Order: sequence, then structure tokens, then C-alpha cells
Amino acid sequence: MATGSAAKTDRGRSGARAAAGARPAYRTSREGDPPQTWTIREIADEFGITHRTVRHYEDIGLISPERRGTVRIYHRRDRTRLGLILRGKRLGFPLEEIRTIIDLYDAPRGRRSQLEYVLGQIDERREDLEQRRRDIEAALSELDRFEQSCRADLDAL
Amino acid sequence: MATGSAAKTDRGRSGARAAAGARPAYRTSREGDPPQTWTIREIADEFGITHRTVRHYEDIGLISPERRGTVRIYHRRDRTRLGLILRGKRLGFPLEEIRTIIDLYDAPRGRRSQLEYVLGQIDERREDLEQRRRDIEAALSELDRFEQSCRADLDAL
DNA sequence: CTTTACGTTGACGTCAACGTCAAGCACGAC
DNA sequence: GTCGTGCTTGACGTTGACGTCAACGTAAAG
Repeated sequence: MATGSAAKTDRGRSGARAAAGARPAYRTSREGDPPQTWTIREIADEFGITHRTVRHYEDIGLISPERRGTVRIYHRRDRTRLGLILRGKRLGFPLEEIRTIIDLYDAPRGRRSQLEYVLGQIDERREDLEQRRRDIEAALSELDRFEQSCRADLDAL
Repeated sequence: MATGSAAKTDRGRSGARAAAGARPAYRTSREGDPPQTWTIREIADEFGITHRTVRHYEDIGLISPERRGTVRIYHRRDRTRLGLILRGKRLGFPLEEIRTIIDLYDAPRGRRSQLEYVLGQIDERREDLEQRRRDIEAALSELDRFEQSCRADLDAL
């Protein structure tokens, strides 16, 4: 695997701590209901990345978690964005381009000119993605042909 | 466009020089038939990359052009590999991984164990590519839904 | 022969995307 | 209290993928 894997969703230990009532003060979740916020470590573990990576994404403005005092608090909105970021990375987009993409999704759409700009951007994105899809299809069919050739060689033994 | 474009196939000037009979000595093509070899500049221009990039790919062993004296001569085999490399790049693979892929295509396949190894590698590659395809499909359908939403907003004006 | 164009080899620079310390605060546990 | 754990901010290091620059060779053209 080239890119990130291991989304182990390892919420075991912190869950146990929560059940023991020893949840840190900056965690707002009340007894019983599932936590609607996450720490940087929880987010990082869940997505299979490091806290340093999460912070880097914040540094360049890809996510902007809440601050409770000095501590970062991640909400579902941040998780959604992180998902988009990582999918963009799996597709090989640079982070700068990923930013323009996800910023597009919550760009202002009040005026007609804004909407038309957004629609234009959508078309560009689609062109790009479809080019990538074509590349993938080509690579996959080459791979298939190559496998056939190998299997023929194997049968010939 | 994030990745390389501009494959202008600008063979105009060098073609004119060839027609004038002023082709350099290291170009073997006889009068009349199309050149079966290319210089680094021709290759770079044709693929829309720089000669420095081509040399870099040679440095890390992705291509190994013929040397006539000190000068690099590129054959169709090199162009094929360059095509694979650039497609891999469009798909976001790192060069090291691209090397393992294209090396796979001309790996030794004599013994059964070798063939079985290659077949295993093929499966890994396919998994990876199919994951990327799923990511692309997801991104494209999100884009479609987003466009519908924008068009609805536009109609509502 | 000199110029001009293209080719060559290093060596160093740069930019993105993080990794890797170091040093410090804040909290609950003991 | 102090200990450990987790979070924080810098600041610098690293790796991949080239870009840039200098210094030079060589061959066709004028």
C-alpha cells in the first residue's frame, strides 16, 4: 500500500476512560451519550495519521478546529473535511489543490456570478477526475492483459 | 490542471532540420524513414516535461537510454516506459512505487515461483487501483450532487 | 575559426509534506 | 506536593521530485 491505511478506529482505551468517569475537563460529553467532539489524538488514530499531520493540515488552513482554551477540539465537521482531504491524497492531489476543492464546497453561493463561478470550477474538477479515471481504467486493463499472459505462461509449464 | 499537460508534440523545428539533411551524427535515421530514435530534448518536448526530469528518471533507474558516446539516445522502449511513468504520476504514485510497477512488467518469468510472485504483485496493484477508482467514483458523484444543488439555487434566483 | 545550438556532468537550491525533537502547560492520580 | 499523561507551540530535519546554475564538449553553420 502506498498511501494511508490502518483506520483502526481504536477508541477502546479512551472509551474505557470515559466509562470510568475520568474524562478530561475539555471533553464536554455528558454521561451516556456518545462524544460529539474528539481530541487530536483520537482524530489522528481514527484516520490512521499522526497528530503532526493533523496539525500540518491546520497550519495550511485545511481544517480549523475549535479551541477550548489552548486545546484543539474536533467536531464532526472537521472529520468530514479530514475525510475529504485524505481521499484527495489517495487520489494524488497536492494539498493546495485539495484546499481549493473542499473550499469550493462551502463557498458563498448567494449571487448569480458566484454560483456560475462555482459551476465552472465543478466542471474543471470533473474533467480532472475523469482523466484520472481513464488512466485507471487503462492501467487496470493493461494489468488484466498482463495477468492473462502470466497465467498462460504458468499453464505452459 | 494539477499535473503535467502540454504534450504539444512540437517536432516542427527538428523535423525541418532533418529535411534539410542537417541531422546530427548521432541520429541514425536514414533518409526517408521516420526516426526510430530521439534526443533528450525531443523526448522531453513530446511528453511535456523538462530534460531535467528525464535525467532524473534515469538517475533513479526508471529509464536507461542507449549511450552513443556520451549522448543519450532514446528508443521506443524508453518512450513506452516514460508513458507508464507519467501515467503513474497522474495517478499520484511515488516514483519508487512506479518503478516497482514497470519493473514488474519485464521481470523474469521463467520459473513457477517467479510467476507466482508476479501474479501476487498484480493482485496488490489491482487492489490499489480499484481503491482509487472507488475514491474517484465517490468524488464524482459528490460533485454531481453538489452541481444539482447549485443549479437548484440558480433556478431559484 | 568562431559562433551558435544542443548535449553533458556535477553541485546546490527549492518546495511540499510532513517527522523529530525540545520545552512547556494542565490536569487527574497518588 | 510531584508524577505521569496528554496537549501545546516552536524550530529544525528529512525525503521526494525535481529546478537552477556553472562549466564544459561537440558538431553544424556562417
